[in-house]
Amino acid sequence: MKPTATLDREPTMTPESEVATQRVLVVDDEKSISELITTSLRFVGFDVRTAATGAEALRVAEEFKPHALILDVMLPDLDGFEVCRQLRESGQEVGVLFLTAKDSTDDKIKGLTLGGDDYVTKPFSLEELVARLRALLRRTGVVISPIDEETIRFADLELNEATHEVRRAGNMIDLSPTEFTLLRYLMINADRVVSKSQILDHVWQYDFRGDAGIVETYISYLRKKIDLYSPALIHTVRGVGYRLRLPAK
Amino acid sequence: MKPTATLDREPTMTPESEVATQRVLVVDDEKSISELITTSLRFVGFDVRTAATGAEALRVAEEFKPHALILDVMLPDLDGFEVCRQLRESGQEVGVLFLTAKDSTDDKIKGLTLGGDDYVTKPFSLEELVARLRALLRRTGVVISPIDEETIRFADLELNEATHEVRRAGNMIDLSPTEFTLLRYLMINADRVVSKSQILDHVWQYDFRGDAGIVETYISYLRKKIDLYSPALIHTVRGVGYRLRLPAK
DNA sequence: GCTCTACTTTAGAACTTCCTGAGAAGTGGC
DNA sequence: GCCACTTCTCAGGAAGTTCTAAAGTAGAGC
Repeated sequence: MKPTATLDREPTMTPESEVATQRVLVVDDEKSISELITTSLRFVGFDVRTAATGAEALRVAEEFKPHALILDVMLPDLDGFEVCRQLRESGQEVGVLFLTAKDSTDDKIKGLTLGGDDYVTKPFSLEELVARLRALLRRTGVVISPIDEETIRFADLELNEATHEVRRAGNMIDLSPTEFTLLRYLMINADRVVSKSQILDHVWQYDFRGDAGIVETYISYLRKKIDLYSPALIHTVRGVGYRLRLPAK
Repeated sequence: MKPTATLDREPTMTPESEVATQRVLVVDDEKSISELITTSLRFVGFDVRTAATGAEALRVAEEFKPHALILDVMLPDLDGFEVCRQLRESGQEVGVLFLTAKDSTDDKIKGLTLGGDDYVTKPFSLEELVARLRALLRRTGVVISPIDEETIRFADLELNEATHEVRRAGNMIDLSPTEFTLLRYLMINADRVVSKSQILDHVWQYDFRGDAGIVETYISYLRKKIDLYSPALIHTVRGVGYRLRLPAK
């Protein structure tokens, strides 16, 4: 594949849509993970700090006063739940997004969503993580910048984050999780060309090892579901990528 | 690399459009490549330093404080990713444009587009490299000089980098990747004569072995698409090259 | 006005990229 | 433990792009 990746500047990056910067503390002892999350969140406009242990997290939280935590459940010292408990005890009101292993049967995870907290299993995709983080901040009442709407719209397409419903011209469309994430990514970047590698980086889990051909397959699935209405919205820019757009005048 | 390279002086060189000079550190152990890039970037107005190894790159970066790095993934000592990691660890905030082999299946490349970094596969064309570098600097928030707009305009011609749309007098024009790159090159050098070898050196990949006749062919393709409107904008300067210009009054 | 040369255009072969269907493998619900 | 759904790979074919080569055209010098 020809190297066509051209990066997108996401809406939060434009000055006028940026409100007060939201602070997020990322706590994970795996450096590669915390770096991945950090760069990614910074890029979409968050103010990020990191900590590698529970103790450090508590220390940093105290002076950084984050609006949210992204917190690995498995830490070398205290576990994530304990960090969370101590933090709340000390009076800090933060929403927490836990990171857990996929097969974690930990009971404590249940009930998380009740308190406004949430969790994401490893490995995750960045779109997923960011979307969940935004939802969490929305729920816990911090902030609101335009991108933090629950419904994204483009032309007669509507995608609702909270209900996971997608409609085209009012008609409900049933999408699989990956299809949903892909569509959201395209909608967030409406009108801009996004390359297959960008899509892969954002929509697929960070440990995905296959090639970019999978993107073509999913674009094809999506077209069958959303572009069976006209006009077609998903357009191929040969040699470059894909682009969501209304037909040219 | 072809010995015919004759570099042009791009608009950034004119004093009034030059803002603060952007510093770029080029790291590659192949001398021919790093020279090619260096001369080219210098001509378009960047302040460039080079390094041939990872260790040297770290040393130079420390005092040069580049705004961006162009970094070969394959280095004799540390690999490019490691250089990048150490650099960030030391607190330097730089965007990185990685150079990789085309068939590189390196997992680490995945995820690059997340933090604002990007990559270009070898062999590349200089237009491609410079366009990507500018996009990177735009994203990482360094600078803005007039050329860093997403839309380039000349007369009633518009070329948008983000959407890959080209319009003449408002009408959408569909271009292939090479046509697009060629037109951008002409537009960036609007009003100046560019020779066929300059075009070949900038628009085609540096390992292109064919002859300059291909440029004539592509100019012809372009004329059919954009000069079917009048007035014609692409002019031949016999024995010298081509020039984008409005008809003389 | 002839001729040389530089340029333009076209045709088509070789190649690349993209689309789609089929099926294997994995996952979760009941 | 079966069924439905989802994910992913692969391969054939369609569509679009690149490049060469050759024939046509026009300008410059004489």
